[in-house]
Amino acid sequence: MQNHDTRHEDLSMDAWVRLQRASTAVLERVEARLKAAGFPPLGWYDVLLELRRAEDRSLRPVEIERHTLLAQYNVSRLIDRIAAAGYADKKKSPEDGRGIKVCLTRKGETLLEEMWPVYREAVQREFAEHMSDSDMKTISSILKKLVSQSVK
Amino acid sequence: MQNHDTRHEDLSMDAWVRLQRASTAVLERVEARLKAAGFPPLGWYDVLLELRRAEDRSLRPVEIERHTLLAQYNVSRLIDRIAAAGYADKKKSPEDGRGIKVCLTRKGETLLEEMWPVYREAVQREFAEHMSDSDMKTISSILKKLVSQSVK
DNA sequence: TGAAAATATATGCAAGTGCATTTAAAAATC
DNA sequence: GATTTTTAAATGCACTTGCATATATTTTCA
Repeated sequence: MQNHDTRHEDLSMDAWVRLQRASTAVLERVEARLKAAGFPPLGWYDVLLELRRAEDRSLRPVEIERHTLLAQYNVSRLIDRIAAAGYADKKKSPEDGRGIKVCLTRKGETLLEEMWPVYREAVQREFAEHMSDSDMKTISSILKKLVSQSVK
Repeated sequence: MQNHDTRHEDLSMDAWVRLQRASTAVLERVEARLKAAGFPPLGWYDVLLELRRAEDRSLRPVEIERHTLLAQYNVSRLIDRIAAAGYADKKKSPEDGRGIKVCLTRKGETLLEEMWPVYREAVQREFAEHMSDSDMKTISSILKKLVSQSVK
């Protein structure tokens, strides 16, 4: 019925707008802290972290694409930038002639180690500090429902 | 204490990463629906909506800047694009020689009306449908704490 | 008042992103 | 096993964004 639908819709749009505003605002502040400390953007960290977590500290671009939310062409170019900066190497894939392997370098590992405390503190100050542990558990479990739907 | 801190940190990072992933993923899907329907990006809608809400359906760029999370130079250029497409007019501000007034046009109002059902359905399908009304109330109230801190 | 500081907007340039397409190799199909 | 289809990665081009700065105007205040 009209009234009920309207209330539900208001609720949805309100939550939606807040989600977008909050995540954008907090991301900007976290990125600003990283930049202020002289570090590259968070996207670099994400990629390097995935590399470190991987089997032999290397991944194919197509795998990075799946781990992150990046488009194929963005992965391709982000990798170029990261490699140009010396944090990873691009090697030919031994098992697939089309592919390459992106390998974490020692310099990349060092960057991860150096960025971590700054990143951790940024998230703490700009995000975690503003809510309780139980709030964080709550939003984690609610937001999980949104991300899981995206698995291709 | 070590153990306690570590658990708290895991909780923070987990919630943080989920917030970023979820909001990015859902935003992309909503934007994709708008684009598929032949509409401009959500940012245009946001600006036009602010104009419609305003006193005489017009705002100064500096006010748009405050209502959205856009940087000054981005507002300036976004307005140019919106005006070039005929959805708003740029007029000299009568009371401030430095400023301009951005006025919603009839065409802009029409765009808002046409985009709304598509936008509403996109948010419904990509976001609201995946959670309960009480989930939405919960995340709204938790995320409010993050945005409010940003008021300059 | 008149110089200095602050505010509003615009813009050149470099860097990042989206889209469409290209190239090359692997997999599937017949 | 040759041909078609699919997959991996790169790239040219147009558009968007970020940064620094320019320009004009208003505000402040000595």
